[in-house]
Order: sequence, then C-alpha cells, then structure tokens
Amino acid sequence: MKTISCMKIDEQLLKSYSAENKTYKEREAIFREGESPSFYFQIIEGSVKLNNYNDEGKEFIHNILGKGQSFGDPLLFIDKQYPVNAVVLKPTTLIRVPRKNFINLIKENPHISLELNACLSHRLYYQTIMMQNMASQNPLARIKGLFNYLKSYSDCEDTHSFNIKLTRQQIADLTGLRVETIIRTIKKMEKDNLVKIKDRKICY
DNA sequence: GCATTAATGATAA
DNA sequence: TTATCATTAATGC
Repeated sequence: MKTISCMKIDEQLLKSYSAENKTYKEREAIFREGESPSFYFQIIEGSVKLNNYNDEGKEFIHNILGKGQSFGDPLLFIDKQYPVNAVVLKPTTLIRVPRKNFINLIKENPHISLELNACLSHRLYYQTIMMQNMASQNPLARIKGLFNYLKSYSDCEDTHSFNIKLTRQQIADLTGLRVETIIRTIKKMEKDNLVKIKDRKICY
C-alpha cells in the first residue's frame, strides 16, 4: 500500500511565504523546552533529535529526524510551549517559516493541509505503537519496536537490509535502556539472525 | 594524542 | 535479568 505519510512541503512554496534557511552546528539547540513555538521547521540536510532530561539527569530521546522531515509543527496549532528540546546532531541546514505565514500557507493551500493531516496522523499512529513497545519489560521487544518504527518512518527503504544510522548510545536513549544492555541484546539478535552487523553498523 | 564508540567482565539490586 | 561501574579495544579526527 502506498501511504505518502510524511511528504515534505515544497521549498519554493515555503519561500513564497517568507521562509528562510538557517544552518546550525553540531550540539546547537534549535529550540528549548518551555519556549513558545513560532516557526515551522523542515530539515534540508542533517539530523535533529528531540529530547528531555529526567530528574536524575538521564537523557531520553523522543525522536531523531532526518532530511526532509519536519518537526515542531503540531505545536503551531495550539497554545502550548515546547515539551522537548530540539538539538542538532550534525551540521544541519533547515528551512523555517514564521507561524503566522505558515497558518496562511495552510489556509491557502488545502492540499498541503490534507498532507499535513496525513503526516500528523501517521506520526500519532506510530507513536502509539512505540508507546506499547516501550512499555514492555523485555529489552528485545523495545529494540525491535524501535527498529520497526524507524524502518517505517524513514523513506521506506529496501525491505531486507535497513541500515540503522544510530549509535548504540542513541538507541539506549531512545529506549530508556542502558548501552550495555543494547550491545548485549543486539549481539543476541545477530545470533538469532534478527539483525546483521557489518562494520559495527546494524542492519535490520 | 584525544575523544568517541563499542565491547566485556564483575557485582549489586 | 538488567543496571551500574570499571576497564579496554577500536575508530576517527
């Protein structure tokens, strides 16, 4: 089946609503928890993580976004502050549109509005799946859940060897597990032919 | 060399 | 069984 899921919005169209490009260095924050959303963001190149820190200072990553993906947009329609930080993982260029302009864009371009709806629905759906998986006590289930999620979320790549572009630490921060547990569980998965490891890279 | 990432073992909860 | 801590190996700049 052919769900378009999360199509990026045409950059020229964004430009006509006074979008601007912005580049960030590694570790730079695009926005922080508690700030008020005032832009639509779309990644042109690079990658961004959405995270929090719990009371003990341990990081929890909610998601890692890549090329062509947007973030922060669900907040543009409601009057709330960001519940997460957005931090750049590697040098990143993104395009951003001021909130008011973006609302106008949506009003004047119904097809974009529909796509955005589809996109948000898609994210909501998989977030539910993720919640279920992460609620599991079993680390294997959490990791498999994450991998399935990444596979579906990213541009529907080849069926058999999907390359996980995350470090084991990042997988740990996404699943709430410890790095050592990730490493050991991944090795078990390799034995059971659930994943392949090539040059330390994980293929699922 | 230094920093980051991966791997492994011992021990405690 | 997983988390925690310590140690070491491997990579990349």
